Amino acid sequence: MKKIVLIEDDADLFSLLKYNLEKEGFALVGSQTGRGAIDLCRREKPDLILLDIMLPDSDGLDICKGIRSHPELVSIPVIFLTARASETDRILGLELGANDYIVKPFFVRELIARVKVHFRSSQSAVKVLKAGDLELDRTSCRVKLYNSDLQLTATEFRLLEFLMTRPGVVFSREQLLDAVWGHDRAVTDRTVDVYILRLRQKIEADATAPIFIRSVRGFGYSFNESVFTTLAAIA
Amino acid sequence: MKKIVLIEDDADLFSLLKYNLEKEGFALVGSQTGRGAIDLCRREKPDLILLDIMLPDSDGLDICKGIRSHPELVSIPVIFLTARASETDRILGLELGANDYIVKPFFVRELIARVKVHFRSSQSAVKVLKAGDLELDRTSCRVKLYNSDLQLTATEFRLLEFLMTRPGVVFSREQLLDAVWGHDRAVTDRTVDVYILRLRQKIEADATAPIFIRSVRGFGYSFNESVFTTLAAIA
DNA sequence: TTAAACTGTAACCAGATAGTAATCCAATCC
DNA sequence: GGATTGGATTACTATCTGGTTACAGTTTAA
Repeated sequence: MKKIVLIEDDADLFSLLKYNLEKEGFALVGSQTGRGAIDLCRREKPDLILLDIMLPDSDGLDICKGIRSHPELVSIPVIFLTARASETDRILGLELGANDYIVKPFFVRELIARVKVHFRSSQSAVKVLKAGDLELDRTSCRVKLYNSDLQLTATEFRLLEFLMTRPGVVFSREQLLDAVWGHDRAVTDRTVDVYILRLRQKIEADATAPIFIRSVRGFGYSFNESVFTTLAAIA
Repeated sequence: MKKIVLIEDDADLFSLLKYNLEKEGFALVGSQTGRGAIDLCRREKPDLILLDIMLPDSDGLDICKGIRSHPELVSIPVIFLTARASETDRILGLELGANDYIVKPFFVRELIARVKVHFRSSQSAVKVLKAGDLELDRTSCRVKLYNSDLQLTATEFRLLEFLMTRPGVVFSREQLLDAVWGHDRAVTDRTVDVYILRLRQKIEADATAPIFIRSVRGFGYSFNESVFTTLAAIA
């Protein structure tokens, strides 16, 4: 679920937006003051920030600058909400690092549509693969189990990544060698077995009763797709 | 140089935009009819598409739908230009796959600002990057650690800057060479290692146990995004 | 003009990783 | 039950990778 931080001092508008965004399935965390807004963002790590420019205690533009000076917040889209409609204001806002600028009064549905646009473009490529407590992040090349980092080697990582992106599909050793080791490989198919073992030793709680990687006798291996459905059903 | 396709039937507006966008350094290819717009895009492979909704011979919304159904065009940002200002129109436009929606009459400078937002990699507006006690100022090209200036060379600075603006993302040596040294480089990938070492010697308290720059064996290097959470937790 | 700083390369080393082969064990088939 | 097949596991070594140092060619600054 996508998390949004909303900084808006007007109580009516705040609750109106909160209600509507939550109805759309977003998790909303908000503040009606500008003070502490940056700390709030750092704590919450939202997927998007809605920011009023004119706040009683601080300037939204400064908050935006602050957000953009924190590397961990730098790539979070910021949408300005404001009554200031002058050309210079808009341009300044956009140049200061905002991704969008919506002038009050606006239609709630338009705001929601714009919010969705930002999620659409950013998540077009799946970056984190999750299967229950197992999490594989393709951009940072990290694998987590129960929120603790696992140390996988490059080959282990690529093998797991390949299998996780195609859950339920059974691959022969031959196919896995082609996919993970490359076509110009010069490797025995038994190598796959060894890597599956090493992976299991790292990701499976009980390597003798594997949950994630399934052996299909006579065919090969597959990532167990029921891990996804089981855990999705619980959630 | 970024290439923009402009589809706009009004001749005056067309040349006004063409003039201003080219002045900003964009390459502009355009058509004053909607017919053939998709073929034009497929041929030109632009980085952004500016699309008037109301065209004499076809509907901009249909063109947008067409663009979104071509896999090679699907990720190109589309900005609608239009006089239609009703709520439904805007929302429809955004839901059909547009990334932005500008209502006529608009200020040319705002349009340019919005165009630039799409090209900005979300962090180019940032002036100062902070990661705990490490601070990188892009305007003055200075790096501070514990408030004292570090003397980085130009290449070291660019490398650190590149990594810091993309925390957590792992880059191969190849990618770093492209980004920091440029495409027309003639440099060994091991050069990257040496620069990482030199950076570490300057920014890391203990170069044998680096906090900021993470080596990802078999993949490359990344700026450690967990520096932020660690340091936030301590604070 | 000279010295200092910067850049890129080559080479070395230690430790991690990859792949193989041999052995062990469980399932399957007769 | 016994043989056979295929997967699991172990142990071992050659190779690779990344960290590091030293050095030479360039550029910059004094």
